Amino acid sequence: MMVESASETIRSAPSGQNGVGSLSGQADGGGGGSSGGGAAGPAAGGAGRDSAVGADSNGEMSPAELLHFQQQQALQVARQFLLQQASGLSSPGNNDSKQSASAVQVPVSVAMMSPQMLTPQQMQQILSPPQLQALLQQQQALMIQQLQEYYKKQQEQLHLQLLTQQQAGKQQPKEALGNKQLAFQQQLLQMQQLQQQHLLNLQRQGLVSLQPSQASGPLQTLPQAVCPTDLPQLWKGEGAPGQPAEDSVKQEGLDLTGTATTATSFAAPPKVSPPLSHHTLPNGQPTVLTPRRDSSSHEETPGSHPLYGHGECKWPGCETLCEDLGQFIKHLNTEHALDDRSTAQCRVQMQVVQQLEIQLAKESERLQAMMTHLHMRPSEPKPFSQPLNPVPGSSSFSKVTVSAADSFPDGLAHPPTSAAAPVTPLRPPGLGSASLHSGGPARRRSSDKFCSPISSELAQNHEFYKNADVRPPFTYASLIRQAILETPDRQLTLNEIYNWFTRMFAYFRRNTATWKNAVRHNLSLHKCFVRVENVKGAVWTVDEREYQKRRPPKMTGSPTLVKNMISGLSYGTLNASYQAALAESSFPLLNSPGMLNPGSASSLLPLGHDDAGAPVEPLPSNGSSSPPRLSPPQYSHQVQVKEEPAEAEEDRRPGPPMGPPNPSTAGPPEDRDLEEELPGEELS
DNA sequence: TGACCGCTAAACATGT
DNA sequence: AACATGTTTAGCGGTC
Repeated sequence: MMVESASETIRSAPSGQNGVGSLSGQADGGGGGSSGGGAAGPAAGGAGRDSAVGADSNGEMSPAELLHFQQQQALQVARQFLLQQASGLSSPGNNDSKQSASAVQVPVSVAMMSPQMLTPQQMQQILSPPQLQALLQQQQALMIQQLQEYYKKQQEQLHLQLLTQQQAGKQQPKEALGNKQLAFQQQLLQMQQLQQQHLLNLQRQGLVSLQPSQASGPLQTLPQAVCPTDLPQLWKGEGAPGQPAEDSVKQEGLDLTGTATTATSFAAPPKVSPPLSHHTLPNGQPTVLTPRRDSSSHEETPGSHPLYGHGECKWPGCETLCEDLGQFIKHLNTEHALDDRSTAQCRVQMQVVQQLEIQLAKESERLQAMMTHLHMRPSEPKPFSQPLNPVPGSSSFSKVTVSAADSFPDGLAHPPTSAAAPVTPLRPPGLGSASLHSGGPARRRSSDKFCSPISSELAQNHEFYKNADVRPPFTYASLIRQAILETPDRQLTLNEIYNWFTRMFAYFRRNTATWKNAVRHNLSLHKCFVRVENVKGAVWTVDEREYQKRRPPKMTGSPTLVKNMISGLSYGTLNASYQAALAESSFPLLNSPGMLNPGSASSLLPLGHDDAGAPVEPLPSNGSSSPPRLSPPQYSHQVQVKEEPAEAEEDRRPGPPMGPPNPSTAGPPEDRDLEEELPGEELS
């Protein structure tokens, strides 16, 4: 069923893609339809321009309305562009769309992760939340970058035209422009709102991942970022000296490429593009054009005009078909000459660019923070291309946080070289064939079992899971256990477990019958879940020993396991993975700063010790007959104590095998975890 | 290829 | 009877 739905989703994906892909088609179609006249238009250029205004104003459309309309047009183009980028980043089938991944300089990993083949939901299922977020951010950054370039070129082109026009003959009184600017400025807010909606839409579509606060933040700053008074300056020419800080963004426009590249650099290693080529515009204004003519490429053929692609005018909202470049130039000079409309459109584009720049800056900052948090080197050009050198002695906690490293698409958070285990080259986490092929129900056992401490990931992605209809990459058993361990007394009724699921995961707010059944099934099936008759009914507790029993066999040193641990999602380090696994088993809450529950966390060990003196028959054997008053923690511990001998044996086994990955250097942390994990056993 | 795991579905039992 | 709770079995797909 799920499989069917999944495959269905996959099948639907292309359609969606087509829908997006139809952008070009749409453009073609639309252009074709209107272009007929458009193509002929150039001939009537002069009149066309006048008539353009006249036509627009022929009706009752007020200047403000006109501007609004134009802005919408520009926004529409921006949206289409974004969607196009999102859908065709690396689409083999979209080659016709003229944008090659390489041309666009799309990081390989990003290209591989292109969502085009998958629906956002599927991606969510396939990729872990961190990965997903990283992917989204990457794409976002990429889209922003490309969009910036695209509009920048348009800006430049427009600017060039304006200059030309002004020199050619000042046909338009400047006062008119000034007046129009007022109206335009009034429309800016509207425009920004539209942009906000656009971004929100993207976010909803999973194309852009923004936290609510972030989504609103940058946008809210827009009015400030967009300083109307700066417009004239922009108009006169970029690089106006003494611009306010806000304007620096504009100036950064040229650097943005670099910035954006940096933002995506983790996915696009070094390479990167050949040096930027400095292109000199006819007006002598230097322009930085990336060698990849991606932006232009996605639109077009080399040597062509930035605003000309696919035989049509790329002017926002135009789409007029032009036979050749010459015709296009003609069209450009006539249809998009210096007039109110072009001016407004130009400004709109500038605003769009500015907004994106701001957003990009924020995202970059966020990325830096993330990297810093993950102990990566933010300043490093390609932090991900280099193996991390985790400090051997670093605390398991800090390492655990590395789980978020999986959020880095290329998962280059390499395991420590110290991992003697046969480690196969890492492949992009979540990009691995395994991950991608594991369609259907989110089966990321690798993540669940070996790499990601559920508590840690949950802590870091709490909001994500809570709000996003994403299936958590954890097994039901892990989730149930987490739910139980999160409670102070480490016991929950079935209903409370249900509630935890629904509270913590948006995903479990639907299909209740399915997952509830699964929960019950897991509770009954796994010995690690012990049903305890309580005064008020039956509660479920976790038998850590049993729970861990499930892993040791795999965790123990199996080269393949080690490999899986790393390749699965390429979480931080092997040690980290192992520690994380252990930590997850024993100190779920300690690993999660965000969710740290002092009470529960602290209760873990103390309880164990306290209860050590009151051994009780393990519930598994006793079954439901166990005393009602028996507290889960106690029980849990008791079980441990009781089975300790055998347990110790099993738990110990893993150790030796793990020798390689767990060399003496890195041994301590893990050993410590082991000890802490099974205090009772150790003691007795 | 087979063992194992996890998920889903379903049937059934029991208790409220 | 309806519902919640548990238990068990079966099938499927993925991984190793």
